[in-house]
Amino acid sequence: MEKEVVNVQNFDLKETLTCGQTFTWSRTQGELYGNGEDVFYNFYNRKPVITWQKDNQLHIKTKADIEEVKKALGLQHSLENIFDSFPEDPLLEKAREKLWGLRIVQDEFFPCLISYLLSPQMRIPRIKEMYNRIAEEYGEEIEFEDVKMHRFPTPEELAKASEEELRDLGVGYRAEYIDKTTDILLQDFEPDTLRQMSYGKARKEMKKLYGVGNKVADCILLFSQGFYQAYPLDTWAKKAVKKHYPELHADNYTQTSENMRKYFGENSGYAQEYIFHAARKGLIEL
DNA sequence: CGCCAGGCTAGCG
DNA sequence: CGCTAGCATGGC
Repeated sequence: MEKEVVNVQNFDLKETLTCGQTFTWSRTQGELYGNGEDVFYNFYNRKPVITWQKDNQLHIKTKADIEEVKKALGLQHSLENIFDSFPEDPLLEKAREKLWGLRIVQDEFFPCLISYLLSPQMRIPRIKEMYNRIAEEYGEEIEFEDVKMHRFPTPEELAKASEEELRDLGVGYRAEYIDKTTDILLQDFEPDTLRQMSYGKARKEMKKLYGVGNKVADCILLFSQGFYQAYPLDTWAKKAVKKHYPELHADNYTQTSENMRKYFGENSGYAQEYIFHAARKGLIEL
């Protein structure tokens, strides 16, 4: 086991994990989207990770590679360089002041995919609840450093679940998305090839999966495949565009998202997440 | 009770 | 193509 203390700058672990972008992380005690201890866990390549932050020190206990964990938390990039790449923008500046240190995570593809298949018409804390139920029902329980944790199932493990069994977990019509998408994944889909594709092609590829539309595709590409140009438009992001960038608002998803991408540039996904979180927290007007 | 929540697919014109 | 009804569930 590796136990390491990493010096980090311009990083806020709690803001990063509780801003609404990820459902794969959990708290060792309490609910990710509720109250609890600010000690978090996850898995990479089935290997457990526990991490917490004290000031500029990030503590990590893991059986996985430390560099992999740092990448998963978005620490491989300079946050200052990313913000330098943005145009001068009063709204983003306001969000930056409140949320500085929030980074875009890089979750594993499959858990990220399933979490966002669960997301349509659903509040964020409930998405996490459903995600946990799937992990508890179909994933392995692992004890690491005296903490009992549930690993999220692999595609093979989850493919064994029938649509009806999934419905019994209370996921509603999203059961069909998971049932059909796990079948497509096992038969005719190569997640590892996505990163080599252009953003446009990767988005088209993602939409072959049942239950993946424009918005969900953008979230998965941004939060798990490093497509930082993706600008997901959910209800909050749409409201923010209408209110603060009316001239960039078009009447369809693709055009509006493209307008925002052109305005903020190659890291527009970062701008989106700051604005999204600020909007949801009531830090900016809508 | 109605409305809404990190939207999607199918089926219409 | 673009547009929209229907979709499960729970909290307010």
